[in-house]
Amino acid sequence: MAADEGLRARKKRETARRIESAALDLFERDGFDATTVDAIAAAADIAPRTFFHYFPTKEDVVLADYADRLERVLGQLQDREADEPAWRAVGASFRAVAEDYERERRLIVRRFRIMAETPSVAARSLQLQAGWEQDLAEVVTGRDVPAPTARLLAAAAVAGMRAALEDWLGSGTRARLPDVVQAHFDHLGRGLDQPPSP
Amino acid sequence: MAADEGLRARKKRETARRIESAALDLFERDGFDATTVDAIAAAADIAPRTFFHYFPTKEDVVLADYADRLERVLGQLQDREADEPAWRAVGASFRAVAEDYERERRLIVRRFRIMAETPSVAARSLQLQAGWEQDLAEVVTGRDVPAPTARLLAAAAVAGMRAALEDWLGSGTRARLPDVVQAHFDHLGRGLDQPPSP
DNA sequence: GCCGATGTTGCACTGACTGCAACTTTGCAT
DNA sequence: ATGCAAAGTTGCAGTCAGTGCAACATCGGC
Repeated sequence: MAADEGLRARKKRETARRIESAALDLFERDGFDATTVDAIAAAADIAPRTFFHYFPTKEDVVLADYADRLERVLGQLQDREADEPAWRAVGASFRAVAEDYERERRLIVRRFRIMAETPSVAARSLQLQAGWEQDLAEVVTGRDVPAPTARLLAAAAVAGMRAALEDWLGSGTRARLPDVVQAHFDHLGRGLDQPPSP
Repeated sequence: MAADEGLRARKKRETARRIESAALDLFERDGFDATTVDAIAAAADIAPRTFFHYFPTKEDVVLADYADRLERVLGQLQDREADEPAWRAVGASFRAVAEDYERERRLIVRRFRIMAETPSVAARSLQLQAGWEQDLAEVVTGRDVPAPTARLLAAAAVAGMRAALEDWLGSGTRARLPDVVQAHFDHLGRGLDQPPSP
């Protein structure tokens, strides 16, 4: 019955999870900077050298599935009618991903706490976001939007999402993230000369 | 006659400039990553250890006067009438700084070229920008704007500025930066649901 | 059961960055 | 001038992330 993936692949994912979970625990206990890769390796029961076969940098453990997230946004965007106005389509796509965040709330909060108190992790996160922005801009360009406009749209979208996340986390995740995202994107859609939603 | 600053302070600034210029040359010749701090120190005629009394990281040499730039924006913003709509005021402030960029075109282009091909420098730059964003949001909050809205405004402004810079550099700096900035901020002001300026 | 591919490990190395303590230079007051 | 305190420079020893390489183990398919 099991999965159609071999033992090899399963083991790999298990190890990745083990590293991730061990690392998060240590980061929370001792702080990110005070935790060495060697310590993580020991806790995850792998050789130090092996760590870097799983994660390119120590920072990336905290940001493990960022890449998937982008895939989701782009996927959503591709699925939308080609004649839907670009900004609407982008907004809807981010909203959809916001639902994911809402679902994994617990994990997200843990990660963001570490990020908030560790500049190098925040920096790495921004770096990944910049990558997204480029990919996103490219897809938007596919929708008959001139390239510079597409770049502005993408930049605004990522910025809006980031601001929404901050507010959400700042509120102790009491609000619903998709709603916050919606509000921010609406505001950007109507124009920043306008006051926030009525 | 001379300056009202002692020999000490002057020497310090001279050394900083020497490091900066030596470093930029080496970065351009050999690439950022292939250039060691030791090499920079040798070229600038200082001890390796001294380098870190001038710049906290190797990356920061490329981004030397970023901090001043933010000061300028905030200064501009403070000087504007308190009852001017927030987004207008922010736009005008960034436009003013765009003039500075236009003036130092040569240096800026050198720096951005290095940044473009060196992820770690780009990351550091984003990190500094994130700092700006916070400071900016705080000042905007002072203008009777609710904090979440202020954060969105600040995020959008920084994003818009970044997009404008990219377009400007992408065009080989043929356009005038202040105009590009203006166009982007207008677009954000009118709303992204709207098409770009007529 | 064997073989090639994939994954793990150890080793040696580079290079950024830090704390500390010794030393040099500058600013200033007498 | 001269001498002292503050600020700046340097060298040293150390930590730690990250890399290339080569030996070894394990897995998947035949």
